[in-house]
Amino acid sequence: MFPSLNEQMDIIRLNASEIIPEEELAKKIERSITTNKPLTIKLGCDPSRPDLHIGHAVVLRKMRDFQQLGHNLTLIVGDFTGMIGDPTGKSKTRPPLTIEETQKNGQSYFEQALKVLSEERLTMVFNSEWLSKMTFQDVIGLSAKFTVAQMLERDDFTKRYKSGEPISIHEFLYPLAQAMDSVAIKSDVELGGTDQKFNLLVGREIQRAYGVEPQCILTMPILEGTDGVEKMSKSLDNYIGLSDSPREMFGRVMSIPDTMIVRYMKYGAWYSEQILAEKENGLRNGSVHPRNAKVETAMKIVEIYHGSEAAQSAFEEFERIFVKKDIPDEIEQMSMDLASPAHVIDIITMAGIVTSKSEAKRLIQQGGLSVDNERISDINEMIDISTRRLFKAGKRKFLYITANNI
RNA sequence: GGGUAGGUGGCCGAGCGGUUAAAGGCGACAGACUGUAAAUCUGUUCUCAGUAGAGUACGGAGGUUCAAAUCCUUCCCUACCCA
Repeated sequence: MFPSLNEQMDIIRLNASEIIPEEELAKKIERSITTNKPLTIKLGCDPSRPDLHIGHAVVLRKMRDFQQLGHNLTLIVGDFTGMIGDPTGKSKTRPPLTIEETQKNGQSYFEQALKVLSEERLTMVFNSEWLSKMTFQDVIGLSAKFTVAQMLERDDFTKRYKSGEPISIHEFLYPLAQAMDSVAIKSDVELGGTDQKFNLLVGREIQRAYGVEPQCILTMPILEGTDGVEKMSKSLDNYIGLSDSPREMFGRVMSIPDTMIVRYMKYGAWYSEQILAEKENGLRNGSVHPRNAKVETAMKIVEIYHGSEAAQSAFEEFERIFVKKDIPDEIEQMSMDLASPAHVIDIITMAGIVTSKSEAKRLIQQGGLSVDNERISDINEMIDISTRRLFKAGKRKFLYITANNI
């Protein structure tokens, strides 16, 4: 049994950025209730970026809503499109992936998605299944159904075109290929970030052109990264990965600027509307301390992916290191082949704390290195590492180092 | 096919024969401070070397010059205009 239309629409609408067209979605849901048939909800996955972060989770969370309402989810791994290359034009040099890589990444994507989704009513398919079978003739037929003017409506194309940046033809093929996925699985609804709006709409057009009932589209806001400015992405290193350790996750949430707290509570920690309103108010009138709000948010987010125990210990760890300036309770150990009293520089370079000797010198000269809690100020210092010594670089890197007996 | 403007350090972007390892911005890192890995302020930011020493570097390859990122040749790449 499905929940009533209104119930469903309320849940679906929550936090969504846009639903296009909303009445059409209502009709689909109504029909699904009367015929007792679940809708097919589509989400495309990019296998060239197998590491999911909480920005992706914004959309996944909405997928889960549909799942809980009784609808069927289909994750489409773009293994075929991934083999061709990169559509954003951002990184021209990204090497195309092999089939094996995309398959592997797709699998890992699926596993990570399960941190948010449940396994019921969830299928994953690879789009090479149908795209690789298309002949050149088919592709021409497909591209005849869309015009250049329509393509240039996509704002990143427009921008690049106007500013004289290159756009390759195959980039035009991307939205079309993605649209073919919608044709192939006859999706009723496709989700994506607001940046996907254009692509999702192309899916509608192309479905119609192929005589398939057009999908509705639902977009979710794009979550900013920990810098609070750019969208969250791995390449900008402003992301919080779904498989990050609890501590890493906690710390990264703590590093967001104050202005991002509410957004993270909403889209990262999934606070209910009511609590969110309370917190927002509290922050505004000063009854909620930003730091505490952040701690709470961080704990909540860690809890979602690692459970409440892990969240608690991540919090304690954070307090210990950054508030009490103590050392972590678990520190990585390393032993190396160096004759015992060794140059600091050689030690930390070999340990991988820094990537070059120049960097090592810089770190020391700036007072960023300590051994057993004593700041090293001389770059020529010899350190006895015949017994275990604790190296601390900057605020966050801790490492025990000993010399191998040679 | 013809013409024009370009290709500079992680990114953006100055420089257009020596004083340029290359202004400035962003990012990153470190320190101080703090409410945290917020904000702010200060410093650092190619590599190697015991410090003012050396080696690499301005799309690729050659060349001119005592000396080139800066001039010439050629090749590759990009955008725009014309056909």
